[in-house]
Amino acid sequence: MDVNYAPLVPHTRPRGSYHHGALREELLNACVRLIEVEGIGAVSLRRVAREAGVSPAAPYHHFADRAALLAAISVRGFEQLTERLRAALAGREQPRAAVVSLARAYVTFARERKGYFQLMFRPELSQPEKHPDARAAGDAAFAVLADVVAELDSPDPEALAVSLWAFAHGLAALALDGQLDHRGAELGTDADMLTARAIRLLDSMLG
Amino acid sequence: MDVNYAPLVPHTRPRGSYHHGALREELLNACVRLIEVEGIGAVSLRRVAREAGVSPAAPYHHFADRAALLAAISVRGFEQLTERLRAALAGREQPRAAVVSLARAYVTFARERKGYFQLMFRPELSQPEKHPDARAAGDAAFAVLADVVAELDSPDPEALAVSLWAFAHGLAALALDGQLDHRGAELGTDADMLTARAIRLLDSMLG
DNA sequence: ACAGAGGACTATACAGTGTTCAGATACTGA
DNA sequence: TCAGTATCTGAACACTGTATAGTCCTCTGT
Repeated sequence: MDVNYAPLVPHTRPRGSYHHGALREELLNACVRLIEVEGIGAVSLRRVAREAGVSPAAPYHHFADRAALLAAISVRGFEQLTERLRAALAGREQPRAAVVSLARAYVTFARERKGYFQLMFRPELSQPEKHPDARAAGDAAFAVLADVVAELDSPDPEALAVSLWAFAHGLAALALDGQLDHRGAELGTDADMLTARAIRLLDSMLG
Repeated sequence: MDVNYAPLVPHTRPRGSYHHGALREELLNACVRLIEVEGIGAVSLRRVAREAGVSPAAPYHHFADRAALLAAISVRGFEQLTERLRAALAGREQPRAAVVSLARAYVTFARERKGYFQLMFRPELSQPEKHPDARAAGDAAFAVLADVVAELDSPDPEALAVSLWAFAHGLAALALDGQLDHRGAELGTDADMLTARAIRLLDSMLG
């Protein structure tokens, strides 16, 4: 007897219908919610299905496998990031201020959308080699940065773009891993403060 | 019938002994090997045990649970990193050259010891809140950087240390996630070249 | 030299996982 | 109205982490 999923009386679906209607969407949302609340370690396809009130096999009609679900979330994450970066650019005309603003937006996104961000950079989960659309969505985000850096006359704009990405990404990754909290605690400050000071430093170094 | 582990004729252990003798060590090594060859996704305690030629329950006499094994590897990784960073400092007297050398060593370590590095920064796997020794080992590594940065008279040495860490960490993380390969392919270069150019840029910016 | 204590290991079991497949159900267009 | 198709369920498989009880070996004290 398998009682893995929530007490779901057969043929008495919450929405009153056998067909869910918008299961794909609900699975994506349930998964992100789960990551955000219980962490990436708690994500299982069965758990996500249970959360959405369907059987463990139901997701397979919308996603080839677990990795496909996670890759879809990854794509969505990159799209949201791209939007955020574009928004951070609005009104800023000097490339230097724009770049700093991008870095800030990148880190902010990572911390506000932890669930998405972690998935976006864990290839063992979303298997980007099998789901190239995630890669493509990432390219779009990087392009926003590359375009601004191009205006920033540097002897090596490609390396500069990669460096800026690395800086922001490193800050974000360390923050999400709790490394900055820990470092902050030892220094009598916190992760927020540390990232803010680091980005201020970036500003001064670009000048 | 459970045939999960390798065909191991009962009481005919490879080493000729019932007691393995150095199982703890062998489990750690087998695990790292597994990550390096098949990726983090392929790591399961049972698989590691099988690789070491013991039953699935054997690891529990050396590690409280799966996370404890991974945390132990994490500790070892941080120790190796600390060593590498110290070695990178040898002979370099000017703090600026030293810092650049540290960044290079950090990225090199990440790429050469992929298995270790990934584990070190995936808290959902090694659960650092339960294994504070991993945190402590990380502190030691960071201290190497912080010490050098202190000589680099900056208006905000703490933020500078965090920034340099973030830069190197971002570069390493992006490289391991395959992002730099992908970016490199689009730019007609490769990940090695990109990281080298990025670090050269860091050098020029510190000047 | 030998008992027996305790550590290292195995066998077995349980719940949970990803995934597959046959069948049930509901929506769709002719 | 009715066949066809998309969606979903139930049951099954091999695998996972982990707990328990028991077996084997090595060591220590006498």
